[in-house]
Amino acid sequence: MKIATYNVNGINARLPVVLRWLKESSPDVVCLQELKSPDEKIPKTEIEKTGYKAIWHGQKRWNGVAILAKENLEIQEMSRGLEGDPEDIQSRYLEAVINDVVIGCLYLPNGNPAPGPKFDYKLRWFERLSKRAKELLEHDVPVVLTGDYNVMPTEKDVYKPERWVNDALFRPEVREAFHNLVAQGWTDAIRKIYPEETIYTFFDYFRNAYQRNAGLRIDHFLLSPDLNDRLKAAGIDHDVRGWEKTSDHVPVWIELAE
DNA sequence: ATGGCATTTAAAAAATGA
Repeated sequence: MKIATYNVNGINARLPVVLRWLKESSPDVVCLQELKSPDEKIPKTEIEKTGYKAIWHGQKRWNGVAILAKENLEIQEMSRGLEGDPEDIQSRYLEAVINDVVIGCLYLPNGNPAPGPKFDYKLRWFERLSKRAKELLEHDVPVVLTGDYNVMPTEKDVYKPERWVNDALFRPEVREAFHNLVAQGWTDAIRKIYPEETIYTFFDYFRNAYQRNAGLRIDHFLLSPDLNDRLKAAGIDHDVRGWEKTSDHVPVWIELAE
């Protein structure tokens, strides 16, 4: 089973790129982030015509996540949103069971500028995610937590670490939160397959960042322990970042044995 | 240290992203 995650940065502006990528990469399950569209304006029909069913959690203007699965698979929705803050109306989390695997699709807050209320929100959101992650591990079922974490876990994941030390994506508190989450018992799938390689999943639109390979690794796959032996392959669809009218993120994927 | 670009909303300019 091939599972992919892709921060599209606007599902409507990105539709041609997303449709082409779905056809070429052909993942069985897809987690999308940053739809930037209310539910009623999401191009559901066009995406379904490429052979996918989906559950959508949109929001006007910002955020928005979705889980897609090939037509032959069932999507059993478990929850939308994380517990712990009834005031939070941002669409950033969607969870479903597909093919006996729990899929958590997340878009963690950016958090800039830091320090400040947005950074506080990021850290609180991280705590709520970690709480849900711990619950899922206790259920002893296969779980994939994937999406845009907005964290570079280590210096290896940033083209120029010294420039990012005070940024909300790289500050010590955030790296520590990610480290503590992984320490619950999760596996960073990309790093398991590629322990040393430089792999980036985001390239700024500015200053030819993609051409200069000045990127960040912020889109991640965390796997529960029982999926370790099922991880066959992982990778990024690097070329998609070079397409016309493309997202600033790159699709990331893993392949699980049945 | 700043600004470079892209998207959405909504009709110019602001907010957000990373």
